[in-house]
Amino acid sequence: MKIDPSSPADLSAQIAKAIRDAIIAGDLIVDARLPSEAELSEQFEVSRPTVREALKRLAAQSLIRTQRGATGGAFVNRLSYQDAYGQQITTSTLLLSMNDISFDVACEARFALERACAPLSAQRRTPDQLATMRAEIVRQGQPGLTDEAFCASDVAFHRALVDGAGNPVMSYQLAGAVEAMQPLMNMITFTARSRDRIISLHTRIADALEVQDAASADSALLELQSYTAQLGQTRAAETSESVPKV
Amino acid sequence: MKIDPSSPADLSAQIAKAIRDAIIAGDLIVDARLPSEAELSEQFEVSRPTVREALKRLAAQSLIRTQRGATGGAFVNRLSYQDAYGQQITTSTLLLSMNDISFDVACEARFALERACAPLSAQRRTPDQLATMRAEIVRQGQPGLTDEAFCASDVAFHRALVDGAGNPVMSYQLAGAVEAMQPLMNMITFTARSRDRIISLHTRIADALEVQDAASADSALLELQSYTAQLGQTRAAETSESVPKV
DNA sequence: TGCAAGATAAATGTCTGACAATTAGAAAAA
DNA sequence: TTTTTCTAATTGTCAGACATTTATCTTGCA
Repeated sequence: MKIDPSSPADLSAQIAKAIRDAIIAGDLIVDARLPSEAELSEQFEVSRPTVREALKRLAAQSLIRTQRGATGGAFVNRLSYQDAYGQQITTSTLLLSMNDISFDVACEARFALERACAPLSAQRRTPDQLATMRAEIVRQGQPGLTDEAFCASDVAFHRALVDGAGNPVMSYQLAGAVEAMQPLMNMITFTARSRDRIISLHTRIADALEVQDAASADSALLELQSYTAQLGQTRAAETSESVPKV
Repeated sequence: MKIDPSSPADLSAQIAKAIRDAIIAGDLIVDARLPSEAELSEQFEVSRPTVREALKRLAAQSLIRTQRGATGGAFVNRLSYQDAYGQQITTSTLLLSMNDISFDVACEARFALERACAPLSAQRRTPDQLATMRAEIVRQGQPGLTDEAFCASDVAFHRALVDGAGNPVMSYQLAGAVEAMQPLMNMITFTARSRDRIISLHTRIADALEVQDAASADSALLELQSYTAQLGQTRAAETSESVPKV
């Protein structure tokens, strides 16, 4: 773990990289305690604030956690699915909002990945996950629901679908794709008519998963994809914006 | 943008969250300049080192960049695909290495997502992407290639396949799934026989994409998935380890 | 006037030293 | 033995200072 002392700037970034590389390479295993800030500042020959800035960078990536007190210090963190979800969602959301992603492209990606989950979900979905989907369908049918709440319920439904695949790696990867779409979906005004259509497709999906019919689930997802894309087109036309391409 | 002054600890985390929320909410748009560190320390009523720790947290997530000099400061960063890729890969790699993910689960996720790309890639792959795939296939056939180099070439091949879908959102999502598998793949010893098999399947995939035959590409990917899973099983048996389940 | 060199100011990057807060463990007292 | 107190180690925060970088302004010269 060495840094380049010849470049007097970005010391904290260099130190963070050195420690991060040590973690990735396995030199620092989970729950291992890093040297104290004072020791690190001696090792790297920098001041304590600089070391602290480096540690905060790592903490922002959930790579370490810190404890105060006599036996405290910085410890290598076991990256939990929850932490990873959170980062994945933040990054995906910002990526979409900052890069003029067209609704079409985001929509295509989301449904392509979801359709990859559907066959697995048809095999493995638990009764609990099915119940979650049904509950969200009921919620989506309630009158007086705001567009935002409708979208949030939509996200919850699709996350249950994704989790149904019983593969946490896929759930992690898909979390970003599904959640990051919400801000874009929130820009759509859902008429009573379009809600009915979506609810009916959601019901078809849930029914298909219940009887483990992967093909039906897939076709319903395909219809939902084209309908969602169509809603996006309508929005683009109404607001007289040309949807910017990537 | 307010913080809770009653809890005297984790001030930098609170400040980072306040600024991050402002960015996500759109209150701070891309390339907007944040107040100087001195001004921020006045606004939040904390010291400058504390403000700096908060800014370093945001910099670690590529949410801001800093410039020195008279017109310098911290600016809201446009999250580029490259930055997002990097974070996605780091997070995915650590998630897999730290959580005893079984080879089967990771393999299933990877191929399920890749198969979602294949139909799109069959439609849209550019000649350039096809050439990349062919070149990697040639490399994979060279004798004397280490297992690591073979895996790296494998990753490059599959990334070209994914990029062929022409959907940057999917490329971003898939980058993690494909790259994060490499450390697990690196643990496999590739015999000449297994390399031949993989190369032949890669060739089938490239051929299918060339003639835009989505079905053939999918079936080749399915075969590759089961063969890869089989290699993983062999490794598990040879090393006498039971592959830990999640 | 026009241009180049230097001075200036603003901002980040880093350092030093200090004190506060927290926590585990050792020491002391009941 | 149990409870209480003390101590030491560590992170969290602060204040002030200096170094470095960079755009802009000023000055001097042709």
